[in-house]
Amino acid sequence: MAELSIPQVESNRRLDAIDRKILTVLQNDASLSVAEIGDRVGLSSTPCWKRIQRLEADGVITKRVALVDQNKIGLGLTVFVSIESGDHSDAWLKTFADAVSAMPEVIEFYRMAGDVDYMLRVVVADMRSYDIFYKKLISAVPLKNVTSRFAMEKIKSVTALPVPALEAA
Amino acid sequence: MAELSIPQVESNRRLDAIDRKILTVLQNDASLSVAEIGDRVGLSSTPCWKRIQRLEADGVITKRVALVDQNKIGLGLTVFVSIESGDHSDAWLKTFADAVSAMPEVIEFYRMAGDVDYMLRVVVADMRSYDIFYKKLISAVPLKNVTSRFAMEKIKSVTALPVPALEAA
DNA sequence: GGTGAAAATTTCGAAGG
DNA sequence: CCTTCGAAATTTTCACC
Repeated sequence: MAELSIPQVESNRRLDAIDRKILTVLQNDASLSVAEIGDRVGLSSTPCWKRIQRLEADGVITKRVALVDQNKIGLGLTVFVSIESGDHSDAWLKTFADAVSAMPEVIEFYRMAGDVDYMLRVVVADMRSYDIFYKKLISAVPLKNVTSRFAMEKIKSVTALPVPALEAA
Repeated sequence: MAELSIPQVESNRRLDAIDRKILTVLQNDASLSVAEIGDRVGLSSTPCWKRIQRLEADGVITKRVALVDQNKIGLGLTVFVSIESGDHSDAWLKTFADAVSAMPEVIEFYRMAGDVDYMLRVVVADMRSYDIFYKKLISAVPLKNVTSRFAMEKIKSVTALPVPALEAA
């Protein structure tokens, strides 16, 4: 008889203290060997490897990437863009979200509560490139108000999120 | 005769089209083997490996990290914080920059041109945690005005920057 | 869950066009 | 700057606490 096949979409086991340590280590340096990570969290390599596999299968770890120096590839300008859209239909929202998401200069894109409806972080080479981007943005869909704020200096920028400590259940 | 030894601090060679392809691939998936990356960019593994080593030595690739799902570790709230500092000394700025940089909830921190002086992206568990963060922020240094804007929905968030095409020299 | 070691891959470097 | 080849290291699997 065939197995009942209720697919394990995600196990969603609660993360223990060791899992949290592994996440902290890997968020800061994913080039370490499994044995080295094991050492740092107090595990030998097989159980450490199994935990990492599970964290990936569960979608806690979403991907491994290389980070690139923005300036060294000629992308010198970061802009925060605040958008007021005014009242719009669901169809409009879908069109807007798809159009903006497809723009590679848009690194982050959030729908906001309050006076600003959307917030973007945009990375481009220079003002000239930003102007081209801006025209592309405002011509893609009608927008009530768009405010661009330009970054002068990047003081801090990380990808590692602060993994909260394990609370007693 | 001994070689002249002028240390190569960084070669700063112009990135060619293959280097750019490698960066695009690695920014999206750093778990690939060198041989696989080589295939995708049309190189066998040794030269591909050497290029990756050079990109790391030159600081173009800054690090390799694992990305973690914010919600799966209980960090449900993203807040954009705009700060007006008013006029302040260099010493004040240093104190401010150090204090804010040291806060793990602060994922990004930029000095801005225009009406807003600083812009933060902050990630916390919930409103209660944000309130604690906010009090910590405003008590760390005197600030003229602080505006918090709350994200309702993350529509797009990537770490991969759009590597510009190679321009003819 | 965890250990330890074998098997399968991958990395890294040497030799050479 | 590229290719081929091989030694060293690492990842991944497996048998067993």
